[in-house]
Amino acid sequence: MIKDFECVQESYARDLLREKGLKSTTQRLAVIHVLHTSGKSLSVGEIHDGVKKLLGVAGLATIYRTLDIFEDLGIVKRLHFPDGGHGYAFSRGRHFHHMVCVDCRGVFDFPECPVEWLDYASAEKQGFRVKDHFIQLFGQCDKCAEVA
Amino acid sequence: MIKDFECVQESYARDLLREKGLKSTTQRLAVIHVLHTSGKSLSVGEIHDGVKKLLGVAGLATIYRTLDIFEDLGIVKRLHFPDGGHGYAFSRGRHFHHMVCVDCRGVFDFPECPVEWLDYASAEKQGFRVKDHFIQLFGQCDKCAEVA
DNA sequence: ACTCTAATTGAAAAACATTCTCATTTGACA
DNA sequence: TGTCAAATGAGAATGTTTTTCAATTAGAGT
Repeated sequence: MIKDFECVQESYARDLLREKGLKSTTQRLAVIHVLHTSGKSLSVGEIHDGVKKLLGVAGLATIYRTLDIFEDLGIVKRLHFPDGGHGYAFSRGRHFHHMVCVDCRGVFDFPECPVEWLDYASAEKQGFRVKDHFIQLFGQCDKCAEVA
Repeated sequence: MIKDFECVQESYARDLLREKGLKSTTQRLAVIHVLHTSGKSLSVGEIHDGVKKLLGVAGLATIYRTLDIFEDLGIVKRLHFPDGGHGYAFSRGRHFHHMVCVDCRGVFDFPECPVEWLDYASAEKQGFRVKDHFIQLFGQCDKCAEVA
């Protein structure tokens, strides 16, 4: 590999990739770098632009392939917005939920998981076995609240 | 309007449309009919096929336009699947959460809202004001569990 | 029922998003 | 350093959603 973005997140990504027998390529580390330093949710196009700025060139297909891999690894989360769009954000691990600012698309960790507190009585009454869940909170971060 | 699918859901949709000054067209009622009778989450293509079967012809653009309207009205929900795909399902009202069977994409109501029980201390500590949320549970329904 | 009008529609084009193919390059390991 | 499978970039192909616009239709008022 040519470049090293030398921060904790990148070496974390490197470890996860190695565990799965995947290569730590410049492009993959650049995607992590872009996502992590932005602190917010980015569209595929924005990630592509960020990686191009970092590396000069980058194929869009590689960005898609990389995001898929990192989503499987749990290091990147796909978030959905009320307007129907979606984006990707760096995530500290598989079981983290996120709050998204609807104005700036900033992403914040939400450490509690209300679903874990839940008993699934009403689910089981319908014969349903819950195996996973997806939660996302929407709102406004303090910076965007000030401006408004 | 030409056709009437004469069931509770369609007259509910009719009322909501009238409230907003929108017309109760054959196509719109057909979308509700298809979604409601299927009892599961359908892709845009499946809804399009269902409406065509009912009406003979139907423009795809109309399906998209109709789903947007009903999503705004809260009568239809867009659901996201772990594989990255998405679909639409009939929803009894704005604040209902859903369980989705990952095998058959069947949709079941989940009446409790764990997020409502939550105090937002950890959100507020980060200066974040929660305004809305999205929850979806994944699992297996009893029919799919039997087969497997 | 009949007319009027703005809202809605279908069809095709346009715009946008994602995946695939394949020749070339690169990271990891010896 | 050399080797080789894995990964990449470029562009084609495919898939999805939105836009445009002339024709049609629902609904309100006769």
